[in-house]
Amino acid sequence: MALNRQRVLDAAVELADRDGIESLSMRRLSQELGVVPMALYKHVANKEELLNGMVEVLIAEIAPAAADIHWKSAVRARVLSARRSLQRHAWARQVIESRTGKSQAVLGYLDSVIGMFLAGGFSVDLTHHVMHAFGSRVWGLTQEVFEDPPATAPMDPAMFAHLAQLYPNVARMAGAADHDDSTVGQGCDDQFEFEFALDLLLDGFERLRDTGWSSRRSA
Amino acid sequence: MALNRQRVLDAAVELADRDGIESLSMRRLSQELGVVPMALYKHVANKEELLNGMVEVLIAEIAPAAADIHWKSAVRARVLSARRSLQRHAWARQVIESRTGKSQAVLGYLDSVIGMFLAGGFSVDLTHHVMHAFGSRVWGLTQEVFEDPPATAPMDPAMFAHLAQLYPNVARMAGAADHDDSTVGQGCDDQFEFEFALDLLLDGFERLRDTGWSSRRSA
DNA sequence: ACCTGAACACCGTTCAAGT
DNA sequence: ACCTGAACACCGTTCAAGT
Repeated sequence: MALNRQRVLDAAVELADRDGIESLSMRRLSQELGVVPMALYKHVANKEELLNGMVEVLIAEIAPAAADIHWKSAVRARVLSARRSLQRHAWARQVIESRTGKSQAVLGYLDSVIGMFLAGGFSVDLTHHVMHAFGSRVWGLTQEVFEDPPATAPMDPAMFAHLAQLYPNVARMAGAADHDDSTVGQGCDDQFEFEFALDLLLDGFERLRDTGWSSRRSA
Repeated sequence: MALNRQRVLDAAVELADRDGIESLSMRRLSQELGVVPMALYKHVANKEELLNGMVEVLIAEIAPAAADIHWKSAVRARVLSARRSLQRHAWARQVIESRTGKSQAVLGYLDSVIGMFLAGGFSVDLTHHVMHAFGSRVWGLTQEVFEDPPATAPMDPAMFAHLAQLYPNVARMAGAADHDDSTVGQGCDDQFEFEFALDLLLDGFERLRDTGWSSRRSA
């Protein structure tokens, strides 16, 4: 019954899951826990530390690394597992991307992925650049640029014609995506797009490894 | 002297440039303009619309598309130009990534990039997936996972040894990056990392185009 | 050691009123 | 048409005090 760090973090995660990250305030969270706002500050230093703690909770949910021998499927499986975990928490993307300092949990996860590349015969040099190229995709994040328009409004044809005139290429592309599922305004298959990009990167990494790429030669 | 939308947006950009995005509040901005907070609401509907307007200002600064014939160098130049523009505004990444609705300015920029792929012989289908794989990198954004530690604290050796034991692979990689510039704790060359990833993606796109990739065959 | 109460210095935004 | 004043319902956090 006594408050402690874990209880605070779990309640924060639950509140953010339920009502959205914009509803997570120290005051609201304290209310949820039946306690006065300042009581929280005995268990987390401030709101920043609360958010860091939430990321720890998140990472703890990622499935442990598979004992797979092949580096490519090992990395693939781990990233897709991270993706599944993060998808369970709508606030994850925004919170992870807003953290600057690396918590222990974050370092631990990155260490395991780096280890997979090294075990796969990647040089330390190449691994370094490869991890940068991966970017937030190691977390299974998609960094979308086209947010699918909310499927509620199916877009009236006059409006579409107007937009098609202003942005003909966007219109062609949107049309093509629709035809594939033979539904209109259906949007894209996020999982397909993610795996497309993931495999593109992994194949690229492999090719560089096989050709003995090094930053010295390239610069 | 009279307030108008452009004056409000320009002042917001200047304030965010100077004092950081966390200092940009409607109240503070109104103060900067020598006006009462509510005066702003005649020119922008709310804070969300203010932020959208700031992104418009940003995009207007991106150099127009080069009349280059080769799709690859055209895309490359445009993305790197976007990157230079966004780098002039420290708040750009955070604000762009937090916008969901696509403003006209955003659509216009995306339309031009899509057009470059289509002109380069990419199918509409492939272009669609390629744009997804690009993600926020079309803006020149890096979606870093290792923020370089603030160069102020050079990290004492005992601390480093401790971390190296917990995260051996991270330590090896950090060590390798340091050795390349023969300085310690110097961090990475962001521009190099960005172009590494950019070229990796562009080469991958090209390869898929040349092998006649289509989502139908792949699924 | 842990929780409380009151206060401080802020937010974004509504509403009715002024010129 | 454009700006104002006062108010509402919030924030995160400090500080001194309670048990």
